[in-house]
Amino acid sequence: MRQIAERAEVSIGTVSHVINDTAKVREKLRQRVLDAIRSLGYQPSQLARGLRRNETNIVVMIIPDITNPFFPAVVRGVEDVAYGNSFRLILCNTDNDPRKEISYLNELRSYRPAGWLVIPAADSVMAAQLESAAASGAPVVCLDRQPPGWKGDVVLVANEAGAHSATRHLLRMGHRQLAVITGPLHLTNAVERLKGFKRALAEAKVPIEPEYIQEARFNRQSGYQAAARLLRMLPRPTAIFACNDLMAIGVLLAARELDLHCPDQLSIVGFDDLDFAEFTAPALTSVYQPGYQLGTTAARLLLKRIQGSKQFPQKIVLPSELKIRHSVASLSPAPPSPSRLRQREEALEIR
Amino acid sequence: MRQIAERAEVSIGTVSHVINDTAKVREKLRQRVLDAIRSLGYQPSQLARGLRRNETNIVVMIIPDITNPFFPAVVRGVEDVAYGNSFRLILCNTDNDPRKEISYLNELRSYRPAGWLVIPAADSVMAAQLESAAASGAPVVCLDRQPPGWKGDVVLVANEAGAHSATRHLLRMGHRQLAVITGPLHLTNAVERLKGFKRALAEAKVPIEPEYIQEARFNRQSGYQAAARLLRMLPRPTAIFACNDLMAIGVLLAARELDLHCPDQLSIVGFDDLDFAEFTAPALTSVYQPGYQLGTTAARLLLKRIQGSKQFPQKIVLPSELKIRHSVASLSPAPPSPSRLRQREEALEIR
DNA sequence: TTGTATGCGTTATCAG
DNA sequence: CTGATAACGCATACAA
Repeated sequence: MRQIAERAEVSIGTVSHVINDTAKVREKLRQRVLDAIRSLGYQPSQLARGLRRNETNIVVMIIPDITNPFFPAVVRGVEDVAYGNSFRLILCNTDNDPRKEISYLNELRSYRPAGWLVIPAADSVMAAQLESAAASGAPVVCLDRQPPGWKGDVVLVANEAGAHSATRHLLRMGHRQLAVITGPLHLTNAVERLKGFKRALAEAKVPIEPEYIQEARFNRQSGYQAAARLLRMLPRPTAIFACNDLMAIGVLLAARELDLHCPDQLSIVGFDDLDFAEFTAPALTSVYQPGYQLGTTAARLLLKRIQGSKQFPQKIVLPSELKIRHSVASLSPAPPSPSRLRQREEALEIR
Repeated sequence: MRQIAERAEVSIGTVSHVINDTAKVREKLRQRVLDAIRSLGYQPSQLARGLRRNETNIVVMIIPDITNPFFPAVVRGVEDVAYGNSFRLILCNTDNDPRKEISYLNELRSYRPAGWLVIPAADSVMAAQLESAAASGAPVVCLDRQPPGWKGDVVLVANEAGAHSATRHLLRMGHRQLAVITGPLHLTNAVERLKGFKRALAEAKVPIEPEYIQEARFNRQSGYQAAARLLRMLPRPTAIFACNDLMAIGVLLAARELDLHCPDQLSIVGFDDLDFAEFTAPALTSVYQPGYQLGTTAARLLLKRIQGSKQFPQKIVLPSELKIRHSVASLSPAPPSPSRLRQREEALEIR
């Protein structure tokens, strides 16, 4: 700054003023300063600026598992609106580890981020942690999961409704031995999906076998293990609702290993509708979640908060939607394997 | 810091000394300071520290497309080693847009990151930009692609060899009408893969049809379009080598729409071996790239540089490996559709 | 409208 | 070993 002040023959304060538009500066001086900035390729130090202003243009985003394609979609949405508003994203992967999450929350606070976007890894302790992060001044909005006790902004997907419609679909297709592989039940979205499943069953007056409810960890591996357990039970469930697509893939794998053909011998519904759901064998029936929109809406909400909105805490719920493909068979008659032609047409229509 | 200095009844300088271990401090005082730190829940301001030291514990990572599952795997590797060494990752998604990349490079410099990890989006201009980033003192290591002219550290995968073995596989299966869908040819990895393809053809003395070489953009959409072009040609290629899995999925889709059965009427090989390759219909034969290792090795190399290693610039090449599944058929006799049993066994063995 | 001076929270130098 | 004190680069209150 001193250099450009000298070059433009003004004071260092004036330079700051033209940069931040914080005082009226005579056009002539302004131009001289701007020219100097350009010719020296000057970039303001975000560190010094942040130190002085007590706030940076960083938005911290905390996600549980970057390896689950659902989250990158969300990140993409966030990044698009953040970048467009000249915020930079620092991305933290917690590996579903609450300790890592807390550590990020504490350490990154000292970078004075403008705001926080967090997909909580777990835990009811979380709410308190988030409170304290928020206490430092920067707004926090939660995505995808609502930690119990959290009273701030949150953007969710219609988990209960999505699970409900998935389960109803299974029931409509004649299934009565329904199993479910849930996510970790300390996560609200996992709980909500289970609720939707149970409600559909209750409405249809189909009894729920407690062993048919298996908890897993939202990844393929644990989904596989849960499915292996389920498929050993007698009577064997005729359909499994996996509460996310990664676990559904695990189910697919377990079924293959037991030589159970999907959908003829085992129907599967997933949740997320990841890009690849359309291309698995058989194409996976799954509940679509608008990941990208989840990201953009959360980011936009955060931006408003950063700009000082004192609106009452929001709870935004985005719709989910069942995408019917070929991993569910009708149970009653001999299941007619769909002709290749029909497969193709439906695949097209779904895109 | 002043607060804890008062509480521990030492000077502020001493506090700094115990925090940074930058001078021998009498054990008694040290304990008092440490206690004060704990009881006040003090976190040093990374901004002030960065400003003073002229360097932060941030590592900036620039990737082209977070939506392509290959990159999250790399990020995961980077994050693991960075976090373990108490560096924080700021992740930038360039959307394959060189301008966005340059903008990130310039702006983020003012955060004084400890180092840069970049998967270049494009462009020969890049090398110069990276130079200038490096000129600011922080080391840069390139991943996955080597921008022409870049003389610094780089960690790659054996692209040429991988493509070569994929193509040889196709030739061995009797294919002679081989088409390839390349990535953007301003990217070294795309060029290398094309080279491998051409070399295999040359070695087998199979002529190359220029129209059979289609350039796309490493995503599903463009892969689909390229495939649609190829499949309209006469004679129609009997096999397509898609230079990444997303494009291979696009090919699968295009084939479906034309009612071409894969692998009987069209063989496909991909590159990346993304998680889902095993679950597509048919399971995709693809060249495995060790994404996670790419990330960890690059991060480790960067850490060494940050710690001051003046070693000669490294070029590390990680091996790739062809994973044979079911998207390639033998051309010569009537292609026997593999029995379900065999499918299962191979799938198992591949895991 | 412009310039001066102070302090943001640290680290580092240097004198005691 | 410990404590003052001067930067680091910037924003801002206030004086001019």
